Amino acid sequence: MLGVREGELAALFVRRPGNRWGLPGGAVEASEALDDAAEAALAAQAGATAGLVEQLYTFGAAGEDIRVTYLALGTPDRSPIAPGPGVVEVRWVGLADPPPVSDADRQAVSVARERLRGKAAYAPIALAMLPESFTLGELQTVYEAALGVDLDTRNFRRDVLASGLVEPSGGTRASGPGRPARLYQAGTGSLAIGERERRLAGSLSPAEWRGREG
Amino acid sequence: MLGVREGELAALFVRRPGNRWGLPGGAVEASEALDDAAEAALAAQAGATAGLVEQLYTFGAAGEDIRVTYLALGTPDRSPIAPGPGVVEVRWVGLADPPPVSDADRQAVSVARERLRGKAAYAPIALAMLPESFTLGELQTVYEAALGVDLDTRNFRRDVLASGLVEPSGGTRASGPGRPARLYQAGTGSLAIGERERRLAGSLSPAEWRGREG
DNA sequence: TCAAAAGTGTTTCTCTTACACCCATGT
DNA sequence: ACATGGGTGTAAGAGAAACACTTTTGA
Repeated sequence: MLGVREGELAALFVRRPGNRWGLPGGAVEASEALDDAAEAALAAQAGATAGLVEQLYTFGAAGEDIRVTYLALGTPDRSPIAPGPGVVEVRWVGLADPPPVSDADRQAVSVARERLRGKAAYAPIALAMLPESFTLGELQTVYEAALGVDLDTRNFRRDVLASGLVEPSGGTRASGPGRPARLYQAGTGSLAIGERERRLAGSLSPAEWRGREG
Repeated sequence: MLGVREGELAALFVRRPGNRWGLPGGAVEASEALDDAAEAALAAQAGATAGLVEQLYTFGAAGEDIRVTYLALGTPDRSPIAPGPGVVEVRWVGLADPPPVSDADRQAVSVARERLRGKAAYAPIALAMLPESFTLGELQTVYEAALGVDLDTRNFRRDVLASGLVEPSGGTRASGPGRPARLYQAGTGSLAIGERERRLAGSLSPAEWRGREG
């Protein structure tokens, strides 16, 4: 499960006996559907619930078990986590400084980040990484972390509000000094965020950028 | 395997004993990697080779085997096909009028079309559905079938040529009356095709369109 | 000579970007 | 009073879409 904490991407890792860090997950029982198994593993091992779960990629090398990986999105430090059976500790860890995990898990995280970066601009993914009520500043922070790009505040607000992706939920919230921010909640509608800005940030030509992932 | 035939999307189906139509594929042996197994099944059962093979989606309902589906692209009526062991007939069938197949196969084809539509505009996928040498008219036809949209010839040619996606291969080819067309081959470079046109074709607002698949 | 497909530039318009200052509150 | 984050509009530029006619061949 990925989320944004302090403006940076973080992932939910579990520590198993013997100081072995890894992602939540494990063998799938014949009685469960894959999608259910993914959410169940997250709940059972980490006590966590995701705002969005979607399949990532299925890895299968000769002689190994098949691994079906999932991308989950959630809210670090806001929703509960609790170690389950076979788990010693559950922790959100910034991706800038990840714990030592298996190559397989590292690969999964890498694919997840790539997916997030490619998809966040189009789908209302950011909402899955925020609590029900949030400020536009928080929303922008999540987009910036997911996309790995700085966004222009005025353009961002104009586009987000015009799209109907969010709607005002009424109140305001003050956090320390500074003018209190209006609160928003998810609306109906979706949005494309700063296409050109994203391309330029990676300093790719439009053509190069288009072909990047596809 | 999908391809474009007579301006329409077509899929390669196999007929197994008992008049049972379906997609190439089957159980994976422990000794093969998934990606290899997909290409091997295509070759063994249909005698066909794809220009591009990529993983689509992994389905897994409770109590069923896990199905890892792949999207393959190829050239109908140009590359060889031959029924292999356990297969009575191999045939390209237009997707407008598909044979009776299992729900699972129908689902896979549906996901494949969706993926193709979402991806064709960005990635050099069209080249995988054409022979080595082709005309710009053929290339445009493939794009139109894959995207499900009509493209403007002059804009298309301008963009394709400017992008370096293709390069002239020297000769020309005449097919019936009409001016002979110059032949092209794959180049280095990629391209975005008619973004706005595609959105409008589905009569979605930009925002709606963006959120479509992601 | 006619039917059929290939090939070719320019103009308009929309969308994206860049950009700077005032507002409301906590300390 | 000042430091901190929230909030707001416009103008310039780039990219996409629309558009019609000439050319070359087979029949």
